[in-house]
Amino acid sequence: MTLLDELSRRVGDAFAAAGLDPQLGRVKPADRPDLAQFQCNGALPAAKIAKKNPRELATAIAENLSGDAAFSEVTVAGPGFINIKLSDDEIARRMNALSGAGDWKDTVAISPEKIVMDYGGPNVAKPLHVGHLRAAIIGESLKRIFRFLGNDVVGDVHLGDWGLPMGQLITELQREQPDLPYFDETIEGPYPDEPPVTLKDLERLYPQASAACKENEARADEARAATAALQKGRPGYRALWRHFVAVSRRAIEAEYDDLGVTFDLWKGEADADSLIAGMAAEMRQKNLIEDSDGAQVIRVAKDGDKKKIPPLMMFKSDGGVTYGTTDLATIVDRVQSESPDRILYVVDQRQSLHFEQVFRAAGLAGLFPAHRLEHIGFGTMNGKDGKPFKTREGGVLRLRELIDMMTERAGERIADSGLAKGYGEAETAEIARKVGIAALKFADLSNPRTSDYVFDIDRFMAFEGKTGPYLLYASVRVRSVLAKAEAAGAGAAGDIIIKAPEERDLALSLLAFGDAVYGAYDKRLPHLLCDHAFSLAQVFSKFYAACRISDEADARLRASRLSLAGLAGRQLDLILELLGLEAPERM
RNA sequence: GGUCCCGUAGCUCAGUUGGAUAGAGCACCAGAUUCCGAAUCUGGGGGUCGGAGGUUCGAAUCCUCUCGGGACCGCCA
Repeated sequence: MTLLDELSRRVGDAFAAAGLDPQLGRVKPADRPDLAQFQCNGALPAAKIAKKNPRELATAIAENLSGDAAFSEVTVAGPGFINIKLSDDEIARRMNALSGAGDWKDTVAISPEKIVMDYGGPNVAKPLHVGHLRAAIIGESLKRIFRFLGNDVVGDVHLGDWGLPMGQLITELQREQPDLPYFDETIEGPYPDEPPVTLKDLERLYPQASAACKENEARADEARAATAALQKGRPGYRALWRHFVAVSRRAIEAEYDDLGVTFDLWKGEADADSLIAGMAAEMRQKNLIEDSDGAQVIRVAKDGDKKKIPPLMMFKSDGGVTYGTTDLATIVDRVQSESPDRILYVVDQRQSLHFEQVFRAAGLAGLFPAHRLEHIGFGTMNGKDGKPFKTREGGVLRLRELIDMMTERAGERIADSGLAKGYGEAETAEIARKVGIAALKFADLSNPRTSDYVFDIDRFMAFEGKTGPYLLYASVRVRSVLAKAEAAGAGAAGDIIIKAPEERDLALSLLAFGDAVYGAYDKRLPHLLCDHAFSLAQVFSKFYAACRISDEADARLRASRLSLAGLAGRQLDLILELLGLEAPERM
């Protein structure tokens, strides 16, 4: 149970004792830190319901709470706010318990679930670009947070490895190298193990093919025919396609790896393809599919809908499937292979209507309960013009270029600061990489998921302010002071004593961890954890500036502060891990 | 045309079941280092919460209208 949950239960009891709904005893951090640490506003709505004076109710509750040794002060202010302060002994007691706890996940209690999380969506033969960035960063962090709390999470990259682009690639390659065995229908294999193309070839062939098909109808027909043949299982095309996928995957995986993002499953749209026919047959049996202008659709609108939800197209008039069909079949696949309790899609907010249609269709068809399918949408990363980020030439920025840009800038900042001199070239480069990636990821995660944000490398990379580098610095500094203390023979960490306001603030921040993690989990909003991380780093810096640690003369105080610093470091590093940021040993 | 989101300090943004004096970071101004990493810390100025009505004891938050910006709306994924 989190701290706020515990306090709410205690205050709720006091509400109950006064004959009021204990739910009203909800406690939150004080809006006025000058007056209190925590507050409960429940007396106001309680007064409305009970038709009584709010101040009188609040006073009765405050009197009940005053008897509790955990509280040093419970007062009533304004129209009926209940202000609460914990006693220093109580804070110290909780800190010592936290210190002894092996795994802080117990500060939050949830019902663990089996979850499939979809936060990839890269396409074969196309390099990763900024459009893939947010899904990867947010998804990775949510995956880690969910796992930390005990959920069984399977991350799936959901590769775009099917459909027309594959036919386009095949026909484009055939024009360049018509003698390859994959194109000769008289050959049925075996085919060469070595791929006939490099990554560079693919990245050149695809835009080439795509442009050609747009301009030339005959070329487009050719590509469509190849796509159909591939999907029917023509051996040469299948073999070639497997090479395309394998070559692409190596490159894609390497880039995700640089971002600290990994997937457990590398499934793709192709894996769902074979399930479409059976799924559609069942839907027809349930009379869910109907004809509409030659296409076959499933109507998902419901009575009482506030907004119009158009039907989901299952089959185009040419018989081809849409990505809605594929997404539905992917649900079938996931249910069969993972039997999840819930499926999460970390995908651009602009696709919310699509997911609404798919989720409803899945529910109607009995594939999976719609309320256990969640679209975790996010806003776009914009340029300074407020529009989705583009390169100076107006093209899409590759993820690789973005990562290089961040790393390079981090390297410059480190060189300017003179901090890493004497570290050696390899270590300095590694620090630059970690700082650059942390700057990028924290900038992304610290915005509320659903809002757009502006890419500003100078702001992201600043060492001061609410940035990734600031967090890394705080973490490194804790490590450093503890190492110094050990080297100086400052003794062991011991019982925590709360005296100075900076000690109290640090302790209260550390105790807020559970609520921060729970909020990030419950609302699927990692920025809530970012806010906590930043305020913890800040409050540690204040503590560090105000309180001597390793050379504090009083041995008991020294031991207490070593504990506090150790806890701060431990928690900060845990949060960095949950956010998917890597801190260097020193910087 | 229909639906949805957004408009808060000079800049970038928090503020999710309606609650006290609307917060943070940056920028700006003024300070702090005989001492554990000053990439830090302390203090300060800065707001008609787009606008107008309404509901409420109480509104940045809920409702209506309005102005401005953006997104989405079956045969691309």
